[in-house]
Amino acid sequence: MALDYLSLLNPSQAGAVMNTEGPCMIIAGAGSGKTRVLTYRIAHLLEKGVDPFNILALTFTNKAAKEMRVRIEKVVGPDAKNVWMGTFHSVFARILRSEADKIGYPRSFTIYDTQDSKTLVTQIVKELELDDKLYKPGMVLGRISAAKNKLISVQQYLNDPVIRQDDEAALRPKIGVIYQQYAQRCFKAGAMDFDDLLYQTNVLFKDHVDVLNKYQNIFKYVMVDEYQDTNYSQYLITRKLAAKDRNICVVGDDAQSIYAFRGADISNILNFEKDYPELQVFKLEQNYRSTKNIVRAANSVIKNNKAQLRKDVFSENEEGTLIEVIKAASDNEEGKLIANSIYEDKMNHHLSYDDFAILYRTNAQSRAMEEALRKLNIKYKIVGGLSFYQRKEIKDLVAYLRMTVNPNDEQALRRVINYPKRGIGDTTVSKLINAAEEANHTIWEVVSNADKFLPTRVANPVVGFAEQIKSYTVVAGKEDAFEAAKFIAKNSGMIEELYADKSIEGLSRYENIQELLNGIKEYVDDPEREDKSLASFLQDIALVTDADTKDAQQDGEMVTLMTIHSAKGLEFRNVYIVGMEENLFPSQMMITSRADLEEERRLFYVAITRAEKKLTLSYATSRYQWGNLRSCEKSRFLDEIDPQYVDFKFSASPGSGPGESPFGHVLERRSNLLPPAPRKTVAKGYTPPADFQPSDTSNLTTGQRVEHPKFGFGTVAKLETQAGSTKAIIQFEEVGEKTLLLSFAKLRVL
DNA sequence: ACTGGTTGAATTTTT
DNA sequence: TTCAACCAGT
Repeated sequence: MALDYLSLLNPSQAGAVMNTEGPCMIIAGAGSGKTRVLTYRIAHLLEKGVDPFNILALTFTNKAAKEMRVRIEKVVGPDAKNVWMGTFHSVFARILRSEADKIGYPRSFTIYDTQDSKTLVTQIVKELELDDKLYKPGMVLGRISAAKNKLISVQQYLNDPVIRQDDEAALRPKIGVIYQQYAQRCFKAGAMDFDDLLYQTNVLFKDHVDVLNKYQNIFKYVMVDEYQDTNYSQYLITRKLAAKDRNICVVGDDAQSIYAFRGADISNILNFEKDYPELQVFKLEQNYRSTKNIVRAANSVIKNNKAQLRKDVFSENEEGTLIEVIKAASDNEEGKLIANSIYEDKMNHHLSYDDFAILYRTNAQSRAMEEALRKLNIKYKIVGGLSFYQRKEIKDLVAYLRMTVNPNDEQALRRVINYPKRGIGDTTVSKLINAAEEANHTIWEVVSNADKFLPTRVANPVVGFAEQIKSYTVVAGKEDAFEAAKFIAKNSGMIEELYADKSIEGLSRYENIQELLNGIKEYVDDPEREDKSLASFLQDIALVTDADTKDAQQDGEMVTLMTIHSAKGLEFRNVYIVGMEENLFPSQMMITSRADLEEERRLFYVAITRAEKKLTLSYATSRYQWGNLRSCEKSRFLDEIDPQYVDFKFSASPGSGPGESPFGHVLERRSNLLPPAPRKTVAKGYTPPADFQPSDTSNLTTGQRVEHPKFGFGTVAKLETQAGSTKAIIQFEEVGEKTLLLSFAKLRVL
């Protein structure tokens, strides 16, 4: 089959497709047919006779990988199955699984999810007797993760004076020690976290040149999608793999870089040319997805960013309708208005619910939308969010499975050692851990020989538990994943325990276990599956977070709900971006530095450019947060869109508070229960003096008395500087303790 | 060792 | 609102 690329592609697209040899960079604006180019490029390689096994295509999400595989299959047929295609994490997990022993890990290594990692950090902080207020697991883990993504080893971390200074300035000098403990404990448990999958791959390639050579010879053609989102660790892996044949092709758009928080480094794209001077560059600037209005509006937004490559994205599509802005009085009303709008649009334009997507900044916002959609009987699906595998009962059973495959898995052990109850309490577990620590054994070695470490009475149940796990390992060695899991679920007593619970939640927990078993059955029954072992199954699910496993079974048209991050790479006819409010989007955490704000703006750009025909933005003037009503301001991003592309029809009275909106009645249900919100943050008896003038607070010190226009008088209790911004914790007379960012708080020093 | 109740803290975003 | 950590009582 000879494809006529020139009739299928525009000149720059065709160029990117035909130039398969040597390094190549494709700068692809939003909606410019990037996936199309990648698909045809792979098709072209196959057509030229390249073995599919010699092609590696890396993406960021499972969804993107799957999508590309389907599209290539349409063009070239079943050969597509043999192309190495997947996320960075899944591809290198697969490679590590066959090479792990070379770097001292078992081939059956466990993959720790974020929760496992957090728990482990919490435990280490406790064991080192550090202040858990100071060493919050998320924060510590962020630091460790950043280090790993820059390939900074424990030793380097401990020895680097700059890092030491940073940590000391942040009053967290022990992070290096935690990192050390953390790495050691993971290693002893035969576990890798998400960052390790890349970090250890780098270690493998660095220390074992023969292994690197092997993969260099396998991957003769390397392609990387969303290159702007790669971190240093990923960059180095691709560079090493491509070092031999130099057939590397990266696709990216600096305007869509939204993962800096995860260590992504734009300079990978900007410096690409330095690594490959013979580089060919193709720019895809025509947007085929969206109307002129949408593309121009998006351009007007991204223009506000300083750091960006020059690029001129344009559309030859119809003008299209204006962007609609909806103002609501509350998050619930916002949901209601959006649901109504979707219903009407569907009816008026004969659309399918599949044409609609609701995008939000944080997962927490989905609830209001879900409620509203349910009330109108509109079917919807949520992408991402808490996945099936994060439910308690699922994690419990999975923990048993993990231990079966890798008994050293400490986090799995702690999860199930006393579930279902078998009389092993916290004290006993602590003793076991200490014993392991002292004798330099793994936890499992201590647990399986508990009688040597503990008095018989407490040791008995522990030994029983160990025997149980050993018998599971035997079963798993003989049976496939499904038979093994079924046996374990029954034998462990989990099934019994859950079946006994007749409450509604208990029932659904029981059903979830059944569903997991069904899932394993399906996995095992897949005729193309070669490895049907429990270990292989576990590896697979550790990297699946998307609800995309469920896509197939869900039938009928439905509206899609997801975060903007997960929407990247997707497109919908009609898109709703909800929660356009200050402190929500842009997020509160992102408004203190220019770089963060620019990332947030790129995120907005990504959101806008998901829409093909119609874009609707909405915001609420008040929103429930942690159970009480907070008032909100509309997002600065709304004002950054060139007004000629916007229709503000629902937004007539700017600045009106909750209650004044024409939709105020919607609030009634709640506000009857809650007296018209005496705003908690406002001090009772305090009105700021008319002549209030904030003073310069750069020299503020602890103990000083200050005045705040809202909170009144108070005393500075503590000052904290981190990442360049200073927080002051101030004890106010009227409203108690508040934490304020000095760069924003209006304070008068007395 | 387990239970139940209370308190306090937390929400970015993903592999 | 929700969830985990802590505490006192059994």
